[in-house]
Amino acid sequence: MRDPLSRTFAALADPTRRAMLARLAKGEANVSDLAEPFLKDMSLPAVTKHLKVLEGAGLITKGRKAQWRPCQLNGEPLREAVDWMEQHRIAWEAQLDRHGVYLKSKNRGIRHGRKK
Amino acid sequence: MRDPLSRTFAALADPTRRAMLARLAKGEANVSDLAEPFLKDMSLPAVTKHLKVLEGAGLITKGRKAQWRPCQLNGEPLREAVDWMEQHRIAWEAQLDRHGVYLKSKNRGIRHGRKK
DNA sequence: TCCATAATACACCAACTAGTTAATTAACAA
DNA sequence: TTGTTAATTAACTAGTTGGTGTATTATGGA
Repeated sequence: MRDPLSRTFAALADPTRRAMLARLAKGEANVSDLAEPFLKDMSLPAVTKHLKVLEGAGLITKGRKAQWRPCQLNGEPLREAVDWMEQHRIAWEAQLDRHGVYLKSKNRGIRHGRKK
Repeated sequence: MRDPLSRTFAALADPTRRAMLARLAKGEANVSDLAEPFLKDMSLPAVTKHLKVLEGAGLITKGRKAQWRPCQLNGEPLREAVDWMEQHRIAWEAQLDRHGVYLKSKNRGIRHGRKK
């Protein structure tokens, strides 16, 4: 099947799932809490499916408390994904440097590159 | 149609494409250079398709030099993706702190749940 | 002109994704 | 027991993804 990093990125490639993670970053929440902002756009089973994807990527863990399923964010895969990106973004910037290219960032003090 | 961030994450959710980006982080490369490590696993048109996905996400730009298409990495979408993840990973760690939960890192000396 | 090389376009296919509705399970509460 | 709430499962569907093989385009060189 798919490697963990691919699973993480695939899980993040959906605005609904990202919003759910953003919600969970603020604290534990039940399925219905997480579903609430989306129920005008989709059904509850659709929400369950999204949560399954997040769970499959290890980004959340689901507990049980009576009939509720309290969900928690698990940041570990997120960190690994950041690591991958940082690693190559840095290599990319270094490569630009070797070509003597320096640009000012649009938004902040970060170096951006374009070819001469 | 998909939002830019989702496109970026979707583009990253494939090991072939990530390897191509890793290669491009070391410097410009033609399509056939990028294809070379994968030609035992897939056809050239498949490579072209992967590059189209990367291009569609704005992660690479393709130039023209005679019959070659020199590809370059564009780090901007990568940075935006990192920003999104860092933001929520940090919020998640802060939330753990508020609940007084501290975890030891499994693999390295990374701080978990440390508040400023 | 003719040929080789680099890359893309096209038509097709199997597997996966993201959604639906309807039915079902599980826990609690009256 | 009966009913309510929380959530999942099942069966189905449209659209997307990732691959294939073949054909085509574009450039440079003999």
